[in-house]
Amino acid sequence: MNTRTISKVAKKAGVGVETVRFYERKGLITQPPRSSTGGYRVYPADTAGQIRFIRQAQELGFSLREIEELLSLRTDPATDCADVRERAQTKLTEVTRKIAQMRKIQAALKQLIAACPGQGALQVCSIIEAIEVPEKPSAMPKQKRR
Amino acid sequence: MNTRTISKVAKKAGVGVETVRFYERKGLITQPPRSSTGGYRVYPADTAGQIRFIRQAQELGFSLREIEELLSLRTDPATDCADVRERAQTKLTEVTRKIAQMRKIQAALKQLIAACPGQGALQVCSIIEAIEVPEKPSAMPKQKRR
DNA sequence: ATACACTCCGTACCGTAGTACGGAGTCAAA
DNA sequence: TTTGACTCCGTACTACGGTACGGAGTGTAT
Repeated sequence: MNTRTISKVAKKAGVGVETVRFYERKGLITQPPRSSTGGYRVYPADTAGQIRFIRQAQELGFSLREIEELLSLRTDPATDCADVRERAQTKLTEVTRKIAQMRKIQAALKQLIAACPGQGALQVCSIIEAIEVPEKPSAMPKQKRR
Repeated sequence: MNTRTISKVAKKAGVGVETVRFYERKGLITQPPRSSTGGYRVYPADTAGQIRFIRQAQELGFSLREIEELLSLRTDPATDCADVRERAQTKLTEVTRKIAQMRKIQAALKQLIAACPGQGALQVCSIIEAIEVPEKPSAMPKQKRR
């Protein structure tokens, strides 16, 4: 038969079987119903897509907890809309900030590449300076610090 | 005295002292010279910036190993320029891809927010579909898979 | 009917990235 | 000169995100 077993879903998503079970335990993917005969997991069509989303989001620096938060924005289609909206807004701010940082690194890399075969290559580009520096200790006068 | 001790650098960078030592062991920050008297670490001015860069890059989904690679693009100012260029190009491709993915999530969140207070909110936006689906198993006919 | 692949589950183990601990030595302000 | 904060080092412990193992059951192609 052409049922969506765990190994097929895993392959489609590009992960191992164990990883699928792991995400299931974590509540990151929809709990699949079981076949009445052997108690095997039978997956809905979209599970592989969910897993690929998880992997992509991880590469973008989201933890599984954060990914769960992202997914929850869609999971509950009946919950308080204003609440969803607020959480989405929070995520959006974060994502926007990340994009900005990423763009700075991108620009630094481009600059590096452009400056490189110029042969006279010295202190051309620093990458580190791509990201601006928030300087933690706010100038408090008369502190202990030696 | 106004020497840059480990705790001051840590505070400036917004991390703990142990973390600074950890990054040092990993070779991610410049090995600081030691004070001749007590053997204490005395940091150059830019170390805190390096550490902040590391933390930012982590938030963008880079592992410490990858960050080391990024930093190495600048660390060796005398090494083979073509090599640096090539590695920078690889990173640039990766960064550009990440930005694209991030933008898709950003767009999905925006759509979600826009669609939300419309009250008739049903299956409006999926987030997951923000990321397009590469479908792993290339259609090979006559396989074992059941 | 048998073989072999697949599934189940719990538990154990792994690498990464820190974080904590603790005893001994050092620095500087009172 | 004593006190308290700071530093040293190595080692141990933690959380996260998987990955592997292994024994028992199931499904199906030959």
